[in-house]
Amino acid sequence: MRFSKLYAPTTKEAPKDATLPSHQFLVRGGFISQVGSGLYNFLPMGKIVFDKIKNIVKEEMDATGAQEIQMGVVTPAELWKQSGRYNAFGKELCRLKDRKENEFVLGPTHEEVVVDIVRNRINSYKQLPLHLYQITTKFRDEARPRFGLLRGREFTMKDGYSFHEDETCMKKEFALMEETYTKIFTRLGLDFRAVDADSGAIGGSGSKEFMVLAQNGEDDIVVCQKCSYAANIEAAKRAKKVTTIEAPQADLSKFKTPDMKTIEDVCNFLHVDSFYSIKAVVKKAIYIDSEEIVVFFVRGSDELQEVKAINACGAIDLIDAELEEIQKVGLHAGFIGPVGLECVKFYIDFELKEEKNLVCGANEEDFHFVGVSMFNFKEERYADLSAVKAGDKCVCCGEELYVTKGIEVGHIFQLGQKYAKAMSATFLDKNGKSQPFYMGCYGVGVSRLVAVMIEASHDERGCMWNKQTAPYLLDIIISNPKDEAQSIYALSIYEALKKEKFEVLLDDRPERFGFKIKDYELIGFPYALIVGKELEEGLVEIVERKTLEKTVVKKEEVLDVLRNLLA
RNA sequence: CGGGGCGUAGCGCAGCCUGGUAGCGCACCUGGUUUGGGACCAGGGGGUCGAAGGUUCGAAUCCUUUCGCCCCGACCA
Repeated sequence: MRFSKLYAPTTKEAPKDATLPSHQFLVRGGFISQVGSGLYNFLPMGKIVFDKIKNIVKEEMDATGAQEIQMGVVTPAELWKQSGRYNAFGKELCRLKDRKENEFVLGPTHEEVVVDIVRNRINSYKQLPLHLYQITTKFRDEARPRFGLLRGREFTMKDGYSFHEDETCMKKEFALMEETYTKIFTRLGLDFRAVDADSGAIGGSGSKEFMVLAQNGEDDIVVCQKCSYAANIEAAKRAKKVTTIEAPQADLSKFKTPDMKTIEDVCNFLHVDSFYSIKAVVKKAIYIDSEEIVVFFVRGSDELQEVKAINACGAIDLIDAELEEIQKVGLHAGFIGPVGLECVKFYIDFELKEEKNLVCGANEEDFHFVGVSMFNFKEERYADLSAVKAGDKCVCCGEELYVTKGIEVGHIFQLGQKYAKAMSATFLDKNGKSQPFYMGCYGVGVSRLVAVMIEASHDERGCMWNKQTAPYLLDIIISNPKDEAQSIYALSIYEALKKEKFEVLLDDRPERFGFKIKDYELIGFPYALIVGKELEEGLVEIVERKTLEKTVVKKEEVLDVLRNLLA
């Protein structure tokens, strides 16, 4: 390709709203352009990169025996009503009507559709397992699109769905996908971790996210310093916390603690470390058709992890409770404790189970209990509620955990029979008995990966593409296009490499050297060949984008050197 | 969804408070000089000031409504 013909509108200035490097450089480099909030067009070079990523995903998926299909973007709302997600999914689900007032949704994911594809066609265990996948546009009406391609409303995802006769077979496919995703992200050259995750609205039991470790990630992930344990903070576990601080010995008794509503106040007043106190977090739980006040108890030195809390009470959402609502159900804000609490639903963090010598609210204005022991609570009261923090200990090996940022690029789920049951998709098993399918589902954020490649690899001058994903591997820069010798030589190298099927770009634009080298650095091709003044002495330069190092090469030897670099 | 900001040339912005015939930088076009780090000189084209309504002799500027975009948070396979 000649740069003079390439549609790559580069700019010196970034759009003012672009805060992340990937967003700035993809726009400035002429890879993408925005059409609306969370809506992006891919320009020629963006499309090349996109296709390269897509092909890697496709190759690895095909290698596992999964079959590519394509489902419609618009799907009848009826299918979503069958699974129950029409109401459960929330406002991200874009709903629309046709001229006859029939309801449809823009697919944000395709469990329902794929079940419909298989339902009544796969009737026997002999036809299983089956894995169907697609790489298509999805739409989610995000509350707040941002970060360019990282959180758009329209995006491209590879989503695969597998069907199995039993749990064992489903788990086998899950393991195969974990392996496959590892291959995909390794081929892309990314630094990533597979982490334990919460399954969110998709549901199911086991779930793992693939996180690319990056400064600008939106997710907090907990990683062990020593072993391979890693988890999303929403699902992270830790070894039970212990302390060397001595427990305050006291028999159960009630203390007057006037106007002391925070853990800090109470602990200072009673000279107790916050480790030995119980924190009450009051939330309003939202269910599909109701809502109620729920209290969560965690250690005073811990924080409530909201996703864990949602899972514990089975709510769709938790919101902060108003003081008025708290009082209305009979709670005394600042003095809430689990002992003798009856007026509301409440949950207690596992770590408080059977602990002794604790301080907590007495459910009476201006009073706290001391010497509280956590026995005699029903087993169902207990749940994992507390947020893991940096410095906590690993559940697997006991080493320290640290918290880092990650960008989610893949997520694999063991769905079990959830969807097949809800949508009555069944087959006959070996015993001739009707059974709902066991399903798995597996996603890769293909368009998001375009941005992730840059988040993971850039400097202050621009993108740094690796060879697997670069729009072109080499940019041949004619320093002075008016110099005929330079043009002729550059063209000959260009033609020779093109003949050998290398992806090369010839910057033949009538611009000055500085302009072209800046564009090279901004766009970030892996290598550049600079044909300039020194050609008269028979010398040219090769630049490596990653290091910006220049190597002088004799013009006769250039082709050999380049063949080695680009291969 | 809660709070806030901004819509003026392709892009980035000034002008608005204090109404009076719309400006700057970059980009673009023509000619010339220049040619290894986003050049220089001269000339030039381009904007119903997001939209609608109102106040006024007169509105980019004041008022109302509306649409869009963005930021912080909540939310989020």
